Amino acid sequence: MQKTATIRDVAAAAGVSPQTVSRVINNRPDVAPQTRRRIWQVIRELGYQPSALARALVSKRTYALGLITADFSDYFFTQVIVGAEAEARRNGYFFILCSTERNPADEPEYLRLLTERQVDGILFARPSTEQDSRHVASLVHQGVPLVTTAYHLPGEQLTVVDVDNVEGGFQATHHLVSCGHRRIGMITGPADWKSVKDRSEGYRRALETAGIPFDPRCVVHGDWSYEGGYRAMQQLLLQSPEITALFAQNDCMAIGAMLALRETGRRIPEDIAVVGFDDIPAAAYCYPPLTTMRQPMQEVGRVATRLLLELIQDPSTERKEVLLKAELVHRSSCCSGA
Amino acid sequence: MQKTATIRDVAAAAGVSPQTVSRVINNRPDVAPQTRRRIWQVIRELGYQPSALARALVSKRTYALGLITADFSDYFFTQVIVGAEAEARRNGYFFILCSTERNPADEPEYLRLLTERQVDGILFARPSTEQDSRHVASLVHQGVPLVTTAYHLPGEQLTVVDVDNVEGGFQATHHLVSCGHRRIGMITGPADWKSVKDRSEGYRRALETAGIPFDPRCVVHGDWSYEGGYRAMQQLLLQSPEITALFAQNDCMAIGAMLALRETGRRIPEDIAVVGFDDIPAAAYCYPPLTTMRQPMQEVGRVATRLLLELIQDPSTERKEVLLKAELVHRSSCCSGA
DNA sequence: AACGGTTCCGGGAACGGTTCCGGCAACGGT
DNA sequence: ACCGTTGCCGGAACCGTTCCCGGAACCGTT
Repeated sequence: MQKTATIRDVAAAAGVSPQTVSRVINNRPDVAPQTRRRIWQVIRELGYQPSALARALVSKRTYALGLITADFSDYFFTQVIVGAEAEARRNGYFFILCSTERNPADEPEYLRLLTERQVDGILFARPSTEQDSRHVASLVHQGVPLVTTAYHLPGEQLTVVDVDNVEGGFQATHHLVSCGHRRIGMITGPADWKSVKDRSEGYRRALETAGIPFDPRCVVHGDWSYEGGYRAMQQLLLQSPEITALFAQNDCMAIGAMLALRETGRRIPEDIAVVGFDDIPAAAYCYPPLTTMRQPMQEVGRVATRLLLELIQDPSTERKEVLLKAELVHRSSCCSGA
Repeated sequence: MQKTATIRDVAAAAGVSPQTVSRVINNRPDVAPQTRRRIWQVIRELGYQPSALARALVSKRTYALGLITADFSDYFFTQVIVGAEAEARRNGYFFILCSTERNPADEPEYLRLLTERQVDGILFARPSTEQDSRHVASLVHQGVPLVTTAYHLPGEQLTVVDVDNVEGGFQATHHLVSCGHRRIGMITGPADWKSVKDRSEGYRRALETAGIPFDPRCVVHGDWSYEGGYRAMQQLLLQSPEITALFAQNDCMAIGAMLALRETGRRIPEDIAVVGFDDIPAAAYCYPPLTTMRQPMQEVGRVATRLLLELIQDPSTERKEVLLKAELVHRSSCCSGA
């Protein structure tokens, strides 16, 4: 890589002081228009690019954000990232990618990496499992701006952006109820996820509203995967073969479940109606096309980033929780489907 | 954020010069064991973290890599990223995320961002469309270490890691041929992608090997999406209703195509066999489960990053092209399926 | 006792910017 | 003619680290 020009080279070539060049590239006043033009000219000629590193060193602002993510196979989180990245970029910030995919225990080391690089803030785009989170709490106490999506840190007050999962679970279940179903199975995600608890809560409320007693045999845990949904469905049919409807807490599991259902000869939606959650692209093209709760995933990422930037601007901003709405998308896997 | 300790604070507290502290944190010799211990002690007490920024400024090494990506909805590229991130991390590097998802024209500005931040190298995890690529060529000439996946820059010699798409297309088609099919349709991706050209070339060779004449009416372009596969299939059935087999150049289009086929009453694989490409998770759980060419996507990311790091270590390393093999996965959408 | 070689450590400059502060010329008002 | 502003610019210090070099103390030889 050829040696790059510095601010001093530009200054020398333009016959001014580095100081004045600095004023020009930062659009500060107190430079004669003519001088300004000349300096820009020299900058272009020399192909000068200010060093973001040197700048950050003195200004204490890196315009870097950390992005903690855990599962790139999960459509939800990848879409959150897309939204987040777009919003960051719009504001001159960018993300450092930290994927704890393979090993959640790497997280503390990642956070160390991020603080060493003096990121201005950190966005958590990973689920809240009940792993050790003292290192996160410690960040909060250090005053590092922090926003999370779908991750609630017990005991700490922090800014969270998420989908209203209680409402979403309610709507999904209510839809099945309103189609006349009374025996409604549910495949959840892992028990320690907040979203699972919330969607399950929505399910329960919808049943309660309809005067249907909650039956624990109608509920099986899955792991969000196709495979998991497939197996959970087999389990569910064993436990309560009489169900006429299924609420799967994500689309992958719904699709896996539908395969299991077909294998038992059940027709969808005639014999059993299915509602998913997410609205992944495959949902519209699986067989049969899946009725599901669409989540505004990119929006979650955008809003989260916006709040993070606010927090960076003014660290005294009050922490808050923002919930976005999921919306029911009608397709043919369910009673009143197209 | 509370004021953080600097190397001078540590030095003062330990009664040594900053220089000596520097030697300790960098594990250099020429420090008495006792002094070393004392300094480590102080470092822990003060919670001192060396500033990566200041370090990078003098050492000219940022340990940052740029990651140019275009399509987070594409399973292939997200998996490449996962592999790349893991490999980078293993070597003490990390990625700055640059998604040109919304607007490919942003790319030059992204590259400017990356060079301003003095990244040590850049990984392109985006397809090679025939957009303007002068800015990329300019990077090459500046001597910035560069590795691409699935992206070939015409006229430039650079390190590329990709899947052997010619061979993959050949195998997919050959499999259909060996099941006895003679009229084999193909849904490709966008015409300007290198991988599309290569897979199509493989298709053509397989036909040729079997003595089947190539019929342009058997080929339709898609856009990689479910929707695109669905529409392409309708088009294909119009053009050549007599086909008994389909090679879709990715799984999404294959799944979309299967929906279109079912809508015409065709059974899979009895009436028409289908082979996809990628082996996305949905492939095993769609209906019917999809026979497809599995790509070692994470491996592509890992290898690409490894080569990039090599290039950074020694910029004189010869540029090369690495092709990984795709492998046929048998499922039930095809003749000899399970 | 003088000498060369280690071992351990520190002073000062540098990396590439920004900030603080102050200087100088021109200008308008009295 | 004098004085306070205003516009424009530069000198020096600093951000937090590392690198180059030199120097003191100690060791064993001759």
